[in-house]
Amino acid sequence: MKRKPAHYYEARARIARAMAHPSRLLILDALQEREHCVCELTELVGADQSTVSRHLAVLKGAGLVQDRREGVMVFYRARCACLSSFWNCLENVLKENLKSHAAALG
Amino acid sequence: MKRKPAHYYEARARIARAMAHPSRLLILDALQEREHCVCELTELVGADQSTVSRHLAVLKGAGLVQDRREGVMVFYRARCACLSSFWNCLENVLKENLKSHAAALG
DNA sequence: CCTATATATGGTCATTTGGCCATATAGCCA
DNA sequence: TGGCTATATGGCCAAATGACCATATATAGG
Repeated sequence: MKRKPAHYYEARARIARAMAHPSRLLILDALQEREHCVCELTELVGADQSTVSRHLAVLKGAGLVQDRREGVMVFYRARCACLSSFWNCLENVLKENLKSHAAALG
Repeated sequence: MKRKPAHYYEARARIARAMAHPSRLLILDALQEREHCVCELTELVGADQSTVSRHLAVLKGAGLVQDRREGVMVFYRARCACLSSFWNCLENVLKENLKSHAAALG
């Protein structure tokens, strides 16, 4: 079968890279429900505000979230609902990984 | 809403990190159809054999692929079919990203 | 304009990633 | 055993990532 051109995989990789951090996945999970301001997400993540702002810039750069300014605050929200069904589909893999990771630790 | 514990997001991040490279996404795409030996994948990717072997180790470590030895060759195959529907779901985001990326280049 | 608050960005540093070369390991065959 | 092929791993280095602190920008209110 013929393969897609390289820029397809680069476009996908940009999205996957944006997802490749626990804090950003936590943020995406929160934004799936409803929009949140940066201050809420900062408290949720528990890192420096500047760190969270950079995480949000990464997600926005990948097109996974949108932002909206309201006065002095900026609200972020998810741009698609593909994530949760994806992680659901992967739940078997995730369960295996959690087991083997726990075994590696203990 | 209550958030999942941190190790959930770490488990997801391990998978997302494994996906976060164009060569590995190309490999995953190929393995979605049928299993391939390392030599085929090396030719497909067009990098050093050792590089491809490491990419495969990353994918295997994330639980996304399985391997099977047959004589002197090792065949890899996908462990789940979640990827293609995920990328399909994201196609709008991807199209936007390709446009803005092209604009950034041109 | 000045102050206060919310968010973004520059600087710096430690860690991780990804590439190749060289080499080690594994299985087949003589 | 020895040689041949397929795959994996150690070593090394350049580049990217992620964290924090300090500081810049933007908006609201006095």
